[in-house]
Amino acid sequence: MTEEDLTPRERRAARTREAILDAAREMISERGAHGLSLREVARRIDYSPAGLYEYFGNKDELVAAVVAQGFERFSRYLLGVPIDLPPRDYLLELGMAYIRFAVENPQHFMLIFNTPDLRSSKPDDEFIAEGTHHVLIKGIQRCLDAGEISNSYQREDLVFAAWATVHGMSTLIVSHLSHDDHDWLATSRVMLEAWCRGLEQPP
Amino acid sequence: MTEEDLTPRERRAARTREAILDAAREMISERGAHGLSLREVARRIDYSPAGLYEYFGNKDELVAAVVAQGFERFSRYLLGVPIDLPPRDYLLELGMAYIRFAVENPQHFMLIFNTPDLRSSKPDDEFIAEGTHHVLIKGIQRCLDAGEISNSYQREDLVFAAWATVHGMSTLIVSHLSHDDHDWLATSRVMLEAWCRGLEQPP
DNA sequence: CTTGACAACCGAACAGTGTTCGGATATAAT
DNA sequence: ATTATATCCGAACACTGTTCGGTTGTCAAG
Repeated sequence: MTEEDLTPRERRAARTREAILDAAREMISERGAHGLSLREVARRIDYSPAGLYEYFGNKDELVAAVVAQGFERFSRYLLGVPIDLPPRDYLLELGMAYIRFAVENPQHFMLIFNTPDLRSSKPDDEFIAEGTHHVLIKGIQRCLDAGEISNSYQREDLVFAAWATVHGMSTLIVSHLSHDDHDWLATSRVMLEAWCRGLEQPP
Repeated sequence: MTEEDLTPRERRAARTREAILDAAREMISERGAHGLSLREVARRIDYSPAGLYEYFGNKDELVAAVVAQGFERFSRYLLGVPIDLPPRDYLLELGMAYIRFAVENPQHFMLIFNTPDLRSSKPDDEFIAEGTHHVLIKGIQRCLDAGEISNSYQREDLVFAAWATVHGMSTLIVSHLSHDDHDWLATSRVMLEAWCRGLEQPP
């Protein structure tokens, strides 16, 4: 697919495209998603505002592209969890990776999950999203198979609750408790362990 | 405090102030927080753009005011939970009220919790925020006192986890699963019950 | 009732934004 | 060397938030 037989033209285009994305990402990191300005991006990379429109149809497409980049980074956190861990440890580390991404990339995290038009509709992004979702489903399923979570719960409900819990912890930490010097990562781990343990026995 | 002995002048001012807030809230509901335009607000209530600045110092103060209104509405959901319920039921219904607010006021919910500068710094808002926070703390404490949650957990950790869970469920439902016809409120209730039950026994 | 103080409001302007379009320039293929 | 096309820009358009000076209207004191 992604062969390296690119013409010099295409290589240049890819590079300036990356430069635009870099400038946009940096600008979002320092001024928030709201403070992104196409004209300022153009200024930083010595382009004219109109020039950017060769690479991105409009502003929304640009932020969608950096959202996609951030989401890919996010998926690498999740996919980096060793698959050979015991089921419950795997699920726990999956959640911790989720939260760790948020803590280590707060701007990216907020951008990804607070951008209202997440319907990127690009099949590529949809694929990555499905991938991360599937990782979670498989983590739950493994716990169910191993009997470490009671099978009296519906798998979809468990996925929902697990996702909600780690997402909520992440959101709270980065956007409400960021001025707190408490080690919320440790607290998250403790409470996630409790969550898993509590689901071991049937209702 | 809020005596009704207002001069006609003040009464008019309060009314137009409310008109501005109404128009802004409606506009946010239909075009999102990003699509709020002071000029459009002025247009809708037959004012000049400059006229609004008699009532709000700038755009941020206006959205802060509608955020404050939304947060007050939110706190009414939480404070409306009957205090005479058994400890665990009370905590559960508190969480359900949280989620119900999100489901029934998705725009308000997203606006409140996605607006980055939530540091409203107005003592009044801070008071309401403290109020809702305190309701949760008391709900947890009651469960601890009644032995329905093992006291081997730290109260602050429990507050964090409970808050995170219901907040995450709310966020997921309104901004990622809204196009789903599944009854996520029922699922939330089931999984919150499981969460409470799981914390009954010590680790 | 008149006068003065002040609140309420507006018109016009300024600086900034996203976006479009016609034209200029560079690059590559013929 | 000549096309064709990919890049890029200047200028304009329609917006936006915000400020400022001036014009009203309102209310209380003389």
